[in-house]
Amino acid sequence: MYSWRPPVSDPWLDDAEQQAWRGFLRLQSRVLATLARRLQADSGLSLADYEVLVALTDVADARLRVLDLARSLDWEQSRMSHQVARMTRRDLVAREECLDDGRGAWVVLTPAGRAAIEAAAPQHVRDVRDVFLDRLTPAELTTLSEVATRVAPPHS
Amino acid sequence: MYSWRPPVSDPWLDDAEQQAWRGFLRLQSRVLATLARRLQADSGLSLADYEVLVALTDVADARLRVLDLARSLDWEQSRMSHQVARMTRRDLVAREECLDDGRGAWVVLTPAGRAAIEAAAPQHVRDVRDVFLDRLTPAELTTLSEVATRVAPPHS
DNA sequence: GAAGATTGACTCATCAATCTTG
DNA sequence: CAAGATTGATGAGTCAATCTTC
Repeated sequence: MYSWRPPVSDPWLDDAEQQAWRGFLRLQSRVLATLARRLQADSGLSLADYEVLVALTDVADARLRVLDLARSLDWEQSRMSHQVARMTRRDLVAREECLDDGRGAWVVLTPAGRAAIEAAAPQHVRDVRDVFLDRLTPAELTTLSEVATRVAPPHS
Repeated sequence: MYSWRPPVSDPWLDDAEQQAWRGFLRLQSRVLATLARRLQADSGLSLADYEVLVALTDVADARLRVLDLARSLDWEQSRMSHQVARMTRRDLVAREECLDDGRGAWVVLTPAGRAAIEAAAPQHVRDVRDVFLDRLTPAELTTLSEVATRVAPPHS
């Protein structure tokens, strides 16, 4: 008795696979599009802005090195740099020189940035519940957390 | 015995909610980023290109009205229009006048478009399995399909 | 006027190239 | 030369405005 599977000659997805994959794509795009639209309309922030502001409020002194900020969000360095540039123009964050490492730079939360995230958070959290969390059973919630840890490693 | 829940004074997410929501965000961005990178490297197509080409090969005559194409992908009209414009420049699709409705336009798959999707599909399907499907148990796959039908309706 | 579609301006993300300091 | 970071070009997506035909 071998553990044998026939070679897959046909590369297409079967119905269950199709449904899961297409479903994931639709789920993902609708959830994010809805939240982005609401957040933008209510607070003038993009989801990217929001994530950056949250990351900064989460640390002592509300300041992080560019690369650490990028790593904490799982972003590329250059994306981070562009984002910080846009947010600096709007005075949500500020750049500061790094004294111990001349190559580095700090990203610092500004008072305006803090005010923006505090104003935006309550409604955004309600929206996340409304659009996503409240539509899942506790079991599904657990399954999702579980799956997230297993699927899609950082690179490759 | 009422079914009572204390009023939520604190708007934040609890740990399980945090984990599910953050997990979903990471899952989503990593899966899509990985697939987009591989598809682009192997075939010179974006995920958006790929979806459009698949939608066209799925219908008789490989032609669709712009709005029907947009609806079948759950896209906005203007996004569709921009996408078709870019793909037309690369000769993956072509625009054609619509005879019965002077306002309308057909989007037609070109031979180059067909060649591109046929060349790209086998590896992309393998990638979808590799990055996503093969990392889910059958039960998780079912759960996901189920959730997708319930979460995030088209608008709002 | 409403429907089908396009356009322009703007924000975002990625890639490759670059610049500076270690 | 590596590491930290920025820049410029390009492809994508959204919104509001527009144009044409019904």
